[in-house]
Amino acid sequence: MYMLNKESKYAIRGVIYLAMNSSKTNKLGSKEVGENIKVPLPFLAKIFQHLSKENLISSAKGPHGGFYLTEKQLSGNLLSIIACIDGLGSFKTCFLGLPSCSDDNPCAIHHLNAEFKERMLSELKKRSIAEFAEDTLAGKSSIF
Amino acid sequence: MYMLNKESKYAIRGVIYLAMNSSKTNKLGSKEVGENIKVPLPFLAKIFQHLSKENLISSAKGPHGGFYLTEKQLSGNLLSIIACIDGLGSFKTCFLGLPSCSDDNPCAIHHLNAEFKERMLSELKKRSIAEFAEDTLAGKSSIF
DNA sequence: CACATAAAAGATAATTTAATCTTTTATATA
DNA sequence: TATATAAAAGATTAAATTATCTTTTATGTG
Repeated sequence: MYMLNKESKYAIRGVIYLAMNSSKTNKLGSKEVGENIKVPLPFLAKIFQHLSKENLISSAKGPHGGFYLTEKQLSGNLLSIIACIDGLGSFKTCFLGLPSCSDDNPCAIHHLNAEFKERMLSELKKRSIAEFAEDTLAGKSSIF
Repeated sequence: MYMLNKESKYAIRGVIYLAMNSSKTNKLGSKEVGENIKVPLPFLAKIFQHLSKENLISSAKGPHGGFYLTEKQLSGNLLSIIACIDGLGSFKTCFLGLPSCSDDNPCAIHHLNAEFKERMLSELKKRSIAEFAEDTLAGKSSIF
């Protein structure tokens, strides 16, 4: 694994897929999403459940039920998704696993790592989910 | 976990410790090293065994035996250590876990990630183990 | 209201990673 | 050469992560 666990990775791709393809009047089942982004179905269902509970995505039971994003949720960011699923622990840990690595007690490659984490955090926070979805729709990036 | 698995992290710290404290005439047992850098002893023994087999560190059995680094090994780099223990797979994988993420088919944060990985690879390759050990001895960085 | 649909919830299983334990082999030194 | 030391090798166990399966609850539609 690299930085994020699978749950977070699946969550991000699933949410962007929802942002791209769903709406209040066109909800999507976890089955459809899972098949499209190639994520084990029951696992994705769990993840969506979790996100839904924290109000990061919306859901409805019953016929024509499924998952979708509200305008407010579309304006949210991917860092919240990661935080909900896996916490932000991996953005705090040392590259070499030192328990007390910091600016004051840096490991051998602390500077490089710290800079990267900061930039990544900022990017995942300042850009909205809608923005990521637009870029994907525009072909600037992919979730496949 | 964050990027490197525990084995690689332990290996790097263990090797830097050896570089700082051992020599052909002062070999160190995995027990001593493990206790000092706080790594589970039998696990570190395994790791050293593995590195020794690939000639990235030296070993001697029997009384006053143990592990140490030759001049040549001191001039090696940490990337070889990682490659030996875990391979370089984690430097090739996508941040979002896309199987075919690349410059041509980038995920949403590919650019940032790719730049980081390249810089990290270069840093781990161009600086020698001896250099890392010197910096640690000089208090510029830590392995604890 | 009955029924089909789909999420919620909880229990279970499989896989991977991390850690430990035991036995064997080599070697310095008394 | 006997003994103690320490690595090498292999088998086993434990923990964490990933994945699946089953049951329950809610809800729109005929």
